[in-house]
Amino acid sequence: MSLPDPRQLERDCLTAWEHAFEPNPSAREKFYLTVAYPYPSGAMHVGHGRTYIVPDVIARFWRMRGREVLYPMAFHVTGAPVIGISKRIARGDEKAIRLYRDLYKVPQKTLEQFVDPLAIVRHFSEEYQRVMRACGLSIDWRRRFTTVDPQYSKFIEWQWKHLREGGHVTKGAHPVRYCPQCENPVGDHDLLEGDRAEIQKFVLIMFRWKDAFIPAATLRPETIYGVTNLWVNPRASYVRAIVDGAPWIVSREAAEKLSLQDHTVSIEGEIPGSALVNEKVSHRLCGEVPVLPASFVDPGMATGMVMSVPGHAPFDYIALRDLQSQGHYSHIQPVSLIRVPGYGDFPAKDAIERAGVKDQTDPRMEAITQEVYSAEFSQGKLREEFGGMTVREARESVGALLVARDGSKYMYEFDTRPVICRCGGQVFVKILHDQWFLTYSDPSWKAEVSAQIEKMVLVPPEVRAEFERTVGWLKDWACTRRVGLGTRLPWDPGWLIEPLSDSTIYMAYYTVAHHLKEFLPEELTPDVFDYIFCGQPCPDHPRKDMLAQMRKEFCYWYPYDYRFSAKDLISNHLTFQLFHHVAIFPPSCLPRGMVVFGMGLLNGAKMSSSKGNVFLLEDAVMEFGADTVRMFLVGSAEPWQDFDWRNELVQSTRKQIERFYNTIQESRTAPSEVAPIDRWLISRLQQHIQKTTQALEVFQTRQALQEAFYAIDADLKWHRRRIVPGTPGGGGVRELAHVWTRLMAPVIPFICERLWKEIGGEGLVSFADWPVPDQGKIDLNLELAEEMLLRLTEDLESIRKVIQITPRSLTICIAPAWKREIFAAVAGAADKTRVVKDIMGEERFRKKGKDAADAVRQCITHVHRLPPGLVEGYLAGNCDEREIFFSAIGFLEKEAGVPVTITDADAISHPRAKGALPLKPALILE
RNA sequence: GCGAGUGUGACUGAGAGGCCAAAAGUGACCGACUCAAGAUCGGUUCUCGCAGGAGUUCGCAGGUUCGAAUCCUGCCACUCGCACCA
Repeated sequence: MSLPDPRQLERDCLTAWEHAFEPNPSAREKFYLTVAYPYPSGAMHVGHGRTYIVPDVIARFWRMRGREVLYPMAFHVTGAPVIGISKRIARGDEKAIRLYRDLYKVPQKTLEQFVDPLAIVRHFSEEYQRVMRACGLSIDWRRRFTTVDPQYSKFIEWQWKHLREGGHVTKGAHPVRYCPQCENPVGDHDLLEGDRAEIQKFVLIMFRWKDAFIPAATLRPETIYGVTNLWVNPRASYVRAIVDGAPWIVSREAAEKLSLQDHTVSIEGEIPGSALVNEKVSHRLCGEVPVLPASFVDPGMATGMVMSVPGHAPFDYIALRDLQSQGHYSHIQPVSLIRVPGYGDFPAKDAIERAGVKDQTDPRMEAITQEVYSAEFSQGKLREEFGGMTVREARESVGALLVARDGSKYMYEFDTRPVICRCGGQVFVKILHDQWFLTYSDPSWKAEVSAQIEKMVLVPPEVRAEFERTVGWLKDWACTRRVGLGTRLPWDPGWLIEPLSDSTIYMAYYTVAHHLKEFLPEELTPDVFDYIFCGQPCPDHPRKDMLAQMRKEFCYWYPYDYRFSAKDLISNHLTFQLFHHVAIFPPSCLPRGMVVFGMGLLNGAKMSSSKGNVFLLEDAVMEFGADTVRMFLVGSAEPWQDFDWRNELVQSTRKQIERFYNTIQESRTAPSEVAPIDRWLISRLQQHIQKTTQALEVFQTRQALQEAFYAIDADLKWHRRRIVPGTPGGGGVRELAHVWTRLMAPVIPFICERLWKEIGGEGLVSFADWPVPDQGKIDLNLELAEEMLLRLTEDLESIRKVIQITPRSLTICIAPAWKREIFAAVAGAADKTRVVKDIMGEERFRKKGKDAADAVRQCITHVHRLPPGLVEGYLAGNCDEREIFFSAIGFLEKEAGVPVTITDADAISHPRAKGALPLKPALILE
């Protein structure tokens, strides 16, 4: 028997389910789960499939447990990517076209429409919905929306009004990576090189030179007091430029950079670096110092001029020493400025001498600089004459002082270079103005989020640390963009709200999304949302009843119970949405839990559309069937683990479903007699029900499947083996079939829907009652008895494997009573090291002599190797070996293939009989 | 580099101090059925053993313990995140 035609089966189910999963508030308890909605810019692959199928299994499970389950879906179309895609397609970019035409299988006609970015998201959101349906996802599609729907925009405007009123939005300047050629900020993925470069904030210290300023760039403004000279690269080219009205001397590169960072710059003339050597410059805080030449000065770094603090900066120290060793500048002495434990007056000197550095070209200089820098920053203190502050404090305050009193400016620069844009041009730091920020750095906002995280269920628990760390680490988030799709900032419509910032509380929107569609956007004023989501007084509105209805529905569903998402979103989306929730909703509506997913691999390699290493979900469903895809995806790894899609494993999953189908089908014609082995099957089943339930309650889909499928399957195998032809029994599978179909329904709903009908189940299995273990059907003694028989057959097998004779008979020798006493003594002994002495101390055992001593020793290892339950059951007198073996003698003879005799070990004189132990009879094959 | 996590037999992956040579699944091999193949069913799958046993394994190296895949320390490898990007 093979599976019914999958196309027909899937069609039937999809018809039956069409409107089945459209929950409304009811008297039942609710269960609301949401998944991060997709950005439909490409086709779904099996990795996406798991992201939505795992929650569906959970949804179906809770639905069967009687909850009103809400599993909604929408599409996130905000942002710039589709704009880039459509541009690339419009301009005939071969790579983009190949991706869409060949990999995503977009028909040529549709592809032509992709010059409109909205056409892309329209096409793929249709495709997503179609494929999600085909996968059997129990989604309430009435609530579907996209993030550019006008009603949704109204909702976002309302959200942002609140954020702003709550003081969570500020405006400011913001340094970004910027490509002057593209005239655009560049993100990580736009970089050819330098993606690890970070933006550092330098302080420019304005030294006076003749009528001009020489701005020396430093990350350590507090060391101004220890400056002995400046460094200039004599081979670099410098310019005199009017910066914000004052003449500055900086490297040529620096002049260009400054113009991107809020300065007006006009270059007046060139000055070779060498012309600055030996010039005198001065500053209020360090007096007059000379400019000296140094090759390590990089004209491409900041201003191309640096100040020299030889006492504390290894580069400065060694450069000075190099000059002095040639007999120059011997009057310059380092200034001791900072005390650090483990170093003398001049940490830079100590570090260099310890390392035995020869000159400034030594490759270890970077590391030594880092060492001194960290030591001074973390443990250093300024000397008393400079105020005695810690370096950490001084850096802040001296920097601020220099800016306030001495005309210092800030300048941004990358810590590593070069940074190259995809267009090939060099990337600079530019200061963007009028940028809006979400103030995630706000300590009181952070505190609220941390408090919320503490109350939440996080799955798996290991991610808690990462959430906590993310909250601590988040800085202000630039939340507006100039280009892309999305909602305009209500009070500053030149800006669009950026995608990670307009997708934080839409879980609330779902609760009433289907009703909101009935409203004109302009009807959805902020006070309407205030009423629905925050319980503010109901505004005067022509459709007050409807508003009241929505308020009721929101209150029923919210807060959501679980949010599901892949682990890469912890450090942004998942944490952001908590920030927004605590900012907007009352405590009763704050999220309860999150489940974080692992990533997907395809044949061991990372799945990646750009590398073409993807398997499309729709192809998978067509090839293997939706049930198979589902069962594989939830069964191959737990949700938070990475999973690996391998066709051969998927193929075998399909066979397992077939076996399941056949077993259930065959159960319909099973005999109706019920033998002890049937009671055993049903007894075991109760535990599988319990374990499956427990696993699903904590999202362990793989574990659940191990119990619900493989463990039951293994029991059935034993059950089949135990049935001796010609004897009554076998009816257990009938009862099992009813339970099994329901246990499997969340995972493979299509086939279970069909089977449920065929075995006479009421209604849809999707809404059938989840099985509940019946304690009355559990018979532990029966289970112990079967365990003993199983052990006996295993022993028998291993003996047969090593002997070479063909046996004619099997004798089973049961251990005598005195061995049972020893066994009990060993099992009950608290101190395992003394048990031999204790037992042999007893007269009745001692007179058995060596036999007893051997038995004790054997029992010690034996007891340890037995499952505790079996030992306990045996000691409680719940299994009589003789009775068990006698009643199964037909089975034992079938297994052994020879006549079986059961006897007491001390009733026969065969030497092997002596080896009999409790729960391990001696077997004699001869 | 920083932060979080993971390393188990051919592979996927359970196990979290004595039930452990280590579940389950896959693959491979051997049988049964079949003219045959496939499917299905049964068995084997670290090494040695003509009696149910013994030996060596759980990233590497040490340590704690009567006893370690499991606990501790160090190292190595891999995965994810490190922001204006979904």
